[in-house]
Amino acid sequence: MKELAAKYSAKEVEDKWYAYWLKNRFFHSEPNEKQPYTIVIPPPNVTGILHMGHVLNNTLNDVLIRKARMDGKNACWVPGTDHASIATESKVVAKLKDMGIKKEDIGREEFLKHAWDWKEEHGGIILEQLRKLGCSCDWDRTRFTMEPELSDAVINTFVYFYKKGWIYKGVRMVNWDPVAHTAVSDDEVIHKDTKSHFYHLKYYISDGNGNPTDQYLVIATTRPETIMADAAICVNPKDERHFWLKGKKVLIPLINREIPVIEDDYVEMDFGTGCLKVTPAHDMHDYEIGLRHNLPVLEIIDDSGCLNEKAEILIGEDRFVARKKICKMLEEAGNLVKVEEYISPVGYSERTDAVIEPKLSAQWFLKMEKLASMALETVESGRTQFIPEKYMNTYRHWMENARDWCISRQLWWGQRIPAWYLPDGKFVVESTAEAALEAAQAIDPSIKAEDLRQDEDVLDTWFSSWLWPISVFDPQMPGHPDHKPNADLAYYYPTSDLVTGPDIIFFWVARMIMAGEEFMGREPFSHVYFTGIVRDKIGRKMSKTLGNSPNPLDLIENYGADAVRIGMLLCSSAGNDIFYDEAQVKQGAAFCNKIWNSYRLVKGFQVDEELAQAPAAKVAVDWFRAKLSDTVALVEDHYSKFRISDALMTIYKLFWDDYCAWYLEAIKPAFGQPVDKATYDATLYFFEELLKLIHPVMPFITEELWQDIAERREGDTIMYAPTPKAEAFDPEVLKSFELAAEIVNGVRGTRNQKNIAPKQQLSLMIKGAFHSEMIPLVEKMANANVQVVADFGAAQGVGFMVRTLEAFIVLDTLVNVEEELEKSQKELEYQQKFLAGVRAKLSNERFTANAPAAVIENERKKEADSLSKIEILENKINQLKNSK
RNA sequence: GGGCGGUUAGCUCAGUUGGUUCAGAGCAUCUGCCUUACAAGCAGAGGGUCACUGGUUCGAAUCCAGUACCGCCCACCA
Repeated sequence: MKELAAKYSAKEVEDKWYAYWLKNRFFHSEPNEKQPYTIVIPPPNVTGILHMGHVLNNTLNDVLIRKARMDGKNACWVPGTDHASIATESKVVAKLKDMGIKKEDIGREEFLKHAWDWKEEHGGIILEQLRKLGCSCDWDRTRFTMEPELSDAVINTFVYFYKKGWIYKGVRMVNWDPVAHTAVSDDEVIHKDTKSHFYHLKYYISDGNGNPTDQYLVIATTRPETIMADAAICVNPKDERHFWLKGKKVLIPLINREIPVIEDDYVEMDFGTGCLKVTPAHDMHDYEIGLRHNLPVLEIIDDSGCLNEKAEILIGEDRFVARKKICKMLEEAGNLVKVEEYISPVGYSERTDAVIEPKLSAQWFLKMEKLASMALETVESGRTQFIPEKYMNTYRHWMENARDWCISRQLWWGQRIPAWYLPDGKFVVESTAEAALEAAQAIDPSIKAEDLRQDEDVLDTWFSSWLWPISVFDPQMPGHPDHKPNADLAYYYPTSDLVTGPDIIFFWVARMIMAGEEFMGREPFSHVYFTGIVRDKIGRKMSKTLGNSPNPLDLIENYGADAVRIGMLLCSSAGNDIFYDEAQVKQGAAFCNKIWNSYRLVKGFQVDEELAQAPAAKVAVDWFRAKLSDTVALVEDHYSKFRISDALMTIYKLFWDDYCAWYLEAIKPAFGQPVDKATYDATLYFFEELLKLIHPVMPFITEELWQDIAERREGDTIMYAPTPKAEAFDPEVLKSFELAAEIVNGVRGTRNQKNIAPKQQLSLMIKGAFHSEMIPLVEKMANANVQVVADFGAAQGVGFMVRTLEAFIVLDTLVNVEEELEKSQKELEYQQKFLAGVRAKLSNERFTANAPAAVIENERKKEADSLSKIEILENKINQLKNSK
């Protein structure tokens, strides 16, 4: 670096150093004798692009991993992506649709080719973007959940659990997404209060021969289009209003099918009319009632959400269109009593936002009971800790109520379920077609390969990603019968910390813990740091439709990656939502510039080897050495508690306030003058220590300056420089400097008040116990001549108090005595009140009897300090009065 | 409906088992400065009944109870 510009330019610097890091393979990790520190990335969607949530998450990850690396650990951050079956498949379907192709027409294999093309074209962009952010992932270890090895891991896992008896196929009411044409898990359904209508319908009592009598009952429903699937009307057995209905049969309006009236406690007497239409095929609860009462199940809605021929009427109509039409028909038929406005929770698909249709279908399930209780114990025992802890409660609640996991999806993009059906409907589960054939032939020796039909469904994407902390190191999985111990897995597992959003605590975090316990017999990570959700500054979630999400790459382009990282970290405390504001990124950029310019100053110093160290510089060097150690300890404490933004703020203030505003100002030679060698060396040393402290949060600028601050060779990097260590120091050094600084502040405050230019040198007298070695420092920082005196004499000027010291600025200009008097009297009043408070405490017997000795001691000190201040003030007031 | 968390300065948040002069930080605001590294800067200043009500205690932002509001999770009263 030859000449330093007055402004820091991130762009020139960042690409250069990232390329350098890559070239030297600094991010790469192999097992060695050092302590491992491992993070697996929360795999983003393979075709996703970077958004602010990723920026937050990956910045935190990178801070942790860089810190660990500098702490001397063998840091390994494994990157990768997941295949996101629903999201990706729906994108590919949409693309094919634009080309006029339906996926059913081209078939599974052809479709998958398109999907892989899509993945090749759009995949991995996000990983490129993470490089821009400075993420130090071990790219040689990049994984994808659908790469062949990891797919094998998934299939093997399925077979493993099947053979263990924990996977079963069951007919269940599932959440059907009629747009994506797949079942989705309970967790992927979002309930939103939705404005709808409550339709009150007359059902006439049958005369027993399928003809209506003139008696009727009224039911209330939000889904009149499903009445054709009704199997019964249900009332509460205790409901006196409906006793007369016992044993009766009623007729479904419009189609006149006869159904019985049944009784079940499930029906709430005071809700609706107390009569419930039971539609087992299209309602979860009704299905349960149907099971209890042996009711037939009649499905009238098809996979796309349209009525089928079993509905008898409105065949082929979409369920919502049918709802409108049937209302009209019911009204015309005289069955519609009234329609109420009604708000009720409706389930929507997380992926497609389609209204979920409860649907009966055959699905694969994984039993949760054992896995959940193991995973709960992992967290309750503290082997995995949540940060913040509050998520523990949420986690426990879920684990105690976990329902079996529906792991099949009616999609093609994903790992196909390794179940093969025999012609007679029996099936075998094996990891390969060959093994399946063998197993099938054990059942029926006449079976040939072409007789077997593999299950059409694929597995839930989370069924891949729950293996992530294991499979990225050892795709064969320890559950595999031929498993051989793997060096990577043995070394890197369990991973250290996981950084992720609380929204996937059940989808992903809980299930990784389950897999970890099942396959490894221990937790997959020791800490889980939950970030908040990134919102805009008025609290709205960032979303494409609102357009309130900035493009992180634009921000990096404009402000630099270091600034963007700081901007995110400044406003993030664990578990709290992040209110993102570009102003914070600007603050980050300003910090870069501050670091840059302080370096310009330091680098510009002329050194005179012969020169003796200036007294003010010596004091400053001693002080900053202590201050650095003091702060390093504090920063370490913050990191150990995952208070990343506090750690950052502590470093920020150390650099800006302590190093720049105090230290550098104190040692800075006069214009054109050289600095002595001892001070110069100390200054460079401090600067380098500070760079190391800052590096995990701002990797680029720190590398740039670190490379320049001393002679470096190819292959040197700040990335592996050791984290500054806190050293022992004398606390008195800090205290006496702080006292001097307070005096300086007092002078500066007076300057401001009296409008005295900083250039104008002042004459300052100090009365009381003040270290003489601090005098040169005060003289320099306050631009004043300092004398420690026993008496101020008859000098004209302005006084102020610092703790129990009294200071006096001599001024030629006339001083407003009245003003001074008033100021002192106010201060006196405050002190007297304060003293009264302290004395009240001390004279309270119960206080002195109960409070710890240290607290009482402190109160006595307060009393003494206050007394001496009062004395000083009273003297001063007298003097002022006399001088009038 | 059930559970959990929150409410501290204009904004975002600290405040670590009740006790160091405890009411803090950053940003924002205001005042004065182009002082030879930095105006993306320097030096100062103002600003809060710690949501409300009661209780425990010598002592409460901190512990307890209730109230109000906010947020999150779980749960399809059709």
